[in-house]
Amino acid sequence: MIDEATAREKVVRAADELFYTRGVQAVGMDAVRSAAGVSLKRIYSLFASKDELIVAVLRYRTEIWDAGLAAAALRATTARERILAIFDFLDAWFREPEFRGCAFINTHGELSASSDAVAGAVREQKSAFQAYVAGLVEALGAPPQLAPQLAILAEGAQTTAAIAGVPDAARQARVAAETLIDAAMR
Amino acid sequence: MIDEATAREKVVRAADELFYTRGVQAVGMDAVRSAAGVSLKRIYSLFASKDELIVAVLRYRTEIWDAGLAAAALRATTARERILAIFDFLDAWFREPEFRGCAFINTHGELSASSDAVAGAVREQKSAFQAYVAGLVEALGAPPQLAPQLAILAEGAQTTAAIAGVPDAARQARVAAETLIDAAMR
DNA sequence: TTGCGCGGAGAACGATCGTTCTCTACGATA
DNA sequence: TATCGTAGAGAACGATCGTTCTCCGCGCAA
Repeated sequence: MIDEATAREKVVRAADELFYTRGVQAVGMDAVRSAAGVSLKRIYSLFASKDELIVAVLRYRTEIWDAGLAAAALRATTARERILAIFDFLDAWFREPEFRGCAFINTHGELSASSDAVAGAVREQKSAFQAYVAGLVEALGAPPQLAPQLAILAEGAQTTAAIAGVPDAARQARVAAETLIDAAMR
Repeated sequence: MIDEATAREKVVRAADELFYTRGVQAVGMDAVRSAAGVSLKRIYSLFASKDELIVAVLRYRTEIWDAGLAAAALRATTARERILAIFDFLDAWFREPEFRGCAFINTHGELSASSDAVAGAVREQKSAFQAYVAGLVEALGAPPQLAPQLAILAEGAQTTAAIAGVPDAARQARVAAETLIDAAMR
């Protein structure tokens, strides 16, 4: 038998991919079981309910997002470049064939009305992103009100790219971000 | 018996409110029937399926959105003010207690993977908004690439306000829009 | 070797969904 | 007035969902 941590990871990874591709409510627990290769009984011994699994998936996505953002920032040398790296990161993501929008925004639209736990997990991730941007803005020495403006650009790029189905929004948001940064530093 | 147009409107209005408040998939056709006071048989004679009703609700929302935007623009005298009126319109909307984010974004996150018709209706509305902004930018005499930047700000403000649960994003996006406009006109 | 406990597979359960069907009542027409 | 068509109310249907339960087989202790 596989150990608990491995089973947990298999379930979360499988659920993440299914939820992201088809939507959360469209995926039954049977489909998660088949994709993960872990029995329903085991799944329910690891997660008390589907809601709890959804929250675990969102936390897993948060880790991936954070790691991707950090990797993109590593390639930058200045604070300004680290901010713009966010939009390069988005650009690369939007071009992936599997891109279907921000999983947090999608899940929020789907379940925030019916699950406080899910809404809370999404809010947490977005608030962490806001804090990340605020840190970069502070390192740049720009006024703090620049940070939410840049975060709004990033959010808007994600929904625009998802709905329009083209990656242009990343580049457009990047240009806007440069303009906002320059104006804030003047 | 009430005439067809009236029945249609009652169903669409009731469905719109229910879908927006609780999410589309969380609302059964029975609930629509009860809220609208129109029998299931009648509903299915007006709409071939729930999917078709969803699309009708999205078109109804589009009309409301367009009318609200037009009313906000009426209060402005210059092209620049008409653009900024978008964000004032968002601000007032975000402060409504019933605000639960953009219905188009929410519905897209919920159903775009399972219904092409729904995804198409959402894409149509967003594309119309982009065209509206592009028209204002052209009237302003600013370079056309300003338009998608402003649209991204508006989209980002909507998701940010919905998830964070506070209306600040409208004001922040408005300030950013002013900066972008000024930079584009220089 | 013989019990025993635990995990896997998936059947079963109760609820709910979208959609259709049945039955009844009423209003218009000849 | 008698008859027919139609609409309303809601039961019914088949599918599917989240969750639990049953049964079977395998690995380990004495």
